[in-house]
Amino acid sequence: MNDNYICETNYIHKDVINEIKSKLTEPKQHLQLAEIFNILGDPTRIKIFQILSISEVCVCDLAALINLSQSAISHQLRFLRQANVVNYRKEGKIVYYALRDEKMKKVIDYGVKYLNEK
Amino acid sequence: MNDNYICETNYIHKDVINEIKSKLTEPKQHLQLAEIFNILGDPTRIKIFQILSISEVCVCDLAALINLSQSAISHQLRFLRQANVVNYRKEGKIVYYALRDEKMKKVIDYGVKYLNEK
DNA sequence: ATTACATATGAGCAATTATTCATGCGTTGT
DNA sequence: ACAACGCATGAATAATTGCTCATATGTAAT
Repeated sequence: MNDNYICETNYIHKDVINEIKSKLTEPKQHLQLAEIFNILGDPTRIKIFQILSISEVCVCDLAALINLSQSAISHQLRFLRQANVVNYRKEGKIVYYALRDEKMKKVIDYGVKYLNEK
Repeated sequence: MNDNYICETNYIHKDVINEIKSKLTEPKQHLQLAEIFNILGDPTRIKIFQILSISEVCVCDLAALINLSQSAISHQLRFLRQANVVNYRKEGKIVYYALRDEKMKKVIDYGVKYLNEK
């Protein structure tokens, strides 16, 4: 960013700025929050969440339900695994995925509530 | 997508598939949900939300608080305006931005709750 | 053993994204 | 009238993303 030009009379409202600064503790929280919401910020992943919140499902069934290639689903599942929001269990060739817990589902439910309040 | 090869014995579990399909009404909800969460899936925008949920703030102060160029902030504000989640009011040269309502803040609060439960 | 199947993964690609830079627009003060 | 300031915006760019394609891995069946 460019400190030279922008807002030379920087801090137009120093009092407001300072009040806000004092209230904004936890300097890294916005990064964690963005990370969480970013997980949910994709239609395919939301669909996966919606499906898994109904039932444990295998990769092939997920692909069929979402109408995407198995590869695409597998890539998204890897993403969700690395984000620690899904569990999986192997049964022979088949791998069943499930939500790790109800927390993420609750966040989505709040999104639904948001839509309905609109 | 490729219908030729993947999962020739498609629908490994037809009963599960059908049960899920019957429960997944509202075929476009996942798109709307992804859109909402996508708005929150960026650190800069989350910061803007955090600040605006404390107080109405002008563009220049936002830039100073977030430590980004005025231009970058303006672009993000345009995004948020088009997403109908912020209001703004002009006072001479200065433009003050505010949250349109509390709904989005509540969604973020749920994200915070998620983090704390971790 | 060989073949078929379910899933995982790396490479490649097109589309999207967040920022910077340059500039334009409207308002204020001189 | 003119300069300075706050903000908006278009173009350009680098980084990220979500998918496809090809292929690898492990399991099951013949």
